[in-house]
Amino acid sequence: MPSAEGHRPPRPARSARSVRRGRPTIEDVAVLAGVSRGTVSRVLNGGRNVSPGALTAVRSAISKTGYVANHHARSLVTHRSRSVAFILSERQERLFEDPNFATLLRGCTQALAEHDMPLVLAIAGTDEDRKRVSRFVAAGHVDGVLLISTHSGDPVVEELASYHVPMVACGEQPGHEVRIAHVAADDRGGAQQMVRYLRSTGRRRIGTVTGPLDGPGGAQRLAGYRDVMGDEAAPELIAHGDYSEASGMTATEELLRRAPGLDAVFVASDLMAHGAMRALARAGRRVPDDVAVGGFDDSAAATTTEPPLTTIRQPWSRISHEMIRLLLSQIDGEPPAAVILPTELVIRGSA
Amino acid sequence: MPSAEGHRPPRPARSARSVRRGRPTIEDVAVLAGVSRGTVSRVLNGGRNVSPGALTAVRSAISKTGYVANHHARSLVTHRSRSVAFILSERQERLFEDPNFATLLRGCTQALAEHDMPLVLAIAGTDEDRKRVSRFVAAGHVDGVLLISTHSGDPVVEELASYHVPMVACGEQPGHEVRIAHVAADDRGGAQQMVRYLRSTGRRRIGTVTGPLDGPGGAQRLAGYRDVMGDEAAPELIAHGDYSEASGMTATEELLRRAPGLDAVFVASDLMAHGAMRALARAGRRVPDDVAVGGFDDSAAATTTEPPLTTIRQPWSRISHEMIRLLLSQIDGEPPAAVILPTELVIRGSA
DNA sequence: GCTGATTCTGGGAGCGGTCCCAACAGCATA
DNA sequence: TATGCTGTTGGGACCGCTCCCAGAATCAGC
Repeated sequence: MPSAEGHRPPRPARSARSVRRGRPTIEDVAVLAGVSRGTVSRVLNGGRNVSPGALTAVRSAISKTGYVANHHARSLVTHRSRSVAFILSERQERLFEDPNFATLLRGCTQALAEHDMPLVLAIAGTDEDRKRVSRFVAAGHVDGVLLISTHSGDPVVEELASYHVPMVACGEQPGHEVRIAHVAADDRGGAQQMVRYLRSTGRRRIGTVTGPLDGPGGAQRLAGYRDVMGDEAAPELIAHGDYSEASGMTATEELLRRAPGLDAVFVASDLMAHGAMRALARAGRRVPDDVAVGGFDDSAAATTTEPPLTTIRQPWSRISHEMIRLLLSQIDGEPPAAVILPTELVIRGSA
Repeated sequence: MPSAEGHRPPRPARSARSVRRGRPTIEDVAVLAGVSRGTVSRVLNGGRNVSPGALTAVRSAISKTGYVANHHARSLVTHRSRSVAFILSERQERLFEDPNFATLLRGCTQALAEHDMPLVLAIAGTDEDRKRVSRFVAAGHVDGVLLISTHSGDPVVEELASYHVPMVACGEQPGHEVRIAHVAADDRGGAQQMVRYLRSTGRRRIGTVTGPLDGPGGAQRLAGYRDVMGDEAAPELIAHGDYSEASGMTATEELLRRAPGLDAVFVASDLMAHGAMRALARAGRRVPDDVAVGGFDDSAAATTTEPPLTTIRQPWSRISHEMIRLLLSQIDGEPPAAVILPTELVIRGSA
């Protein structure tokens, strides 16, 4: 081991740093304004306890030098990155094509931008991705996490929760030990809305095509259907899909086979409703005359069907804003919370 | 001014830092492994010139402590953030709904993930957004910028270019002083492909619905149409749209009015082609019997038309990978470059 | 044995900020 | 005049890394 006794050259004063090319630092601003780093820092952080003279001197020095604070230096000491990760725990590439997802992503980006915080997009599809994302969050890259996970029992949820990083999920996260803050549309209430509407138009043999029941949406929408149908929710009226158009078609064909007297279908997503209408057309049933069709999502697909789709609109824009609000409040030390937002019935031609 | 002569309490040795709670630092790992910070740092950065003994000691200390390097501390000294911004210069919210955009975003995220770099999403729609994004890039938050700008003369382009931050655009950026690295699909070649195919099936009165001509795609696709049509590209065969479904419909109606003998239309986007087919149906023309329709994009919309759309597929996945490749090479000091990728004709039922 | 060259290692100096404390001016109060 | 308080200021210490340099250890060749 080398001797601890070292020669100690006099440490040069901080202001004597050699003139560097490159971005101006807080020191450059301080020198130009004729004040100390501390004063510049005070101006940068709200300008409390700074004399008017110093304030204007610093401000003009900042604009003269084009100074922008170095984000990493600041984060190093504040332990805050002022950015948030949008984590997509989804193996299926399909999600990216989902217009609801697009709205959510856009809404979150914009809501964060209002707080001058950027959004970092991360995909945790494969196991390797998951490790990457874990490391990423662990490295202190972000102050909080927005979690978009559509299937239950997702390992990434537990993993991130173990870091105790502020986190808000989109939709309930069933099957997780940890209670996780979340924002969700009222899937169950929305389904009730739709089925109640179908009944109000005189339909009685109302079938349903569900989404995957291991996801929060799928189970809740089926529950809403059952709430309204009560005893009339016979097993032959319930068929399962996976949110894809093709599955909507095959499920509807199955429904028609099992319950030929069907006069309405509540389909748990617009994309599947697309498939359902195709199946109905193929079976020679007219929409809405013979069979009424109700969708869910109010996606772009809802207006391109013939007739256009009566559906349930989820408040995606509000959802994203609520997610951000919840996340920021958690970052500020508030406890996690859950928010459920109401849906809206959009009546078009199919029912 | 306070006296420069201050009492100087002895600076405590670095390793004598009080025991903190919180994430382990490189120092903690060093102490546990019985080596110095320098050695740990060497292990972290490739392990050159480290003895096997030290290497294993450090590695086990890392896994024992669960150490993850603090990203901000590292960036502060390396002047590298190891992340990239995906900047969306778009006022229209429509872009987010565009499946091509989704593919691009996903592709970029994944390609970056392979290099262990996160993608930061930023929207520069309004002027205020633009300032925000500028400040963001200026603060050294990212090493490079992926620019998605669909309209020419975008001020954000010049602004970012002035920072000399590595940048790669998606699509050519016409009307800019600065030569900007970019990756684009061969719009012109793709349009030629389609029109040539329409001619090969015997069509002669081929009209076109263009996109906005101030964007790179719109102009190039029209040019490709003209290349093949030559003198036959009469003015009455050319109508303009804005990539929306509605505009495709009205432009096609206009075309039918001006040139009733039309036997094919090359529509510069699938969404507009959707509208075109609706207009044709309304006018009583059968597709493809009376009028063939060729689209562009091979979007999800292309398979939901009846008949499904013959279209041009853009290599979005390759585009995103090329953008990342180009950007990373620029970050490593290579000069900017441009890449044009070939398109592919996808024959379905509409032509 | 003595040289050099080649690993390997420790630790000081800094990256560019924020935080904090002591110092000081200015003023009211005792 | 002595004392306290408040608003303002400078600058040292530090955040957790990487970089660099000097020095120790090892090894080859003479």
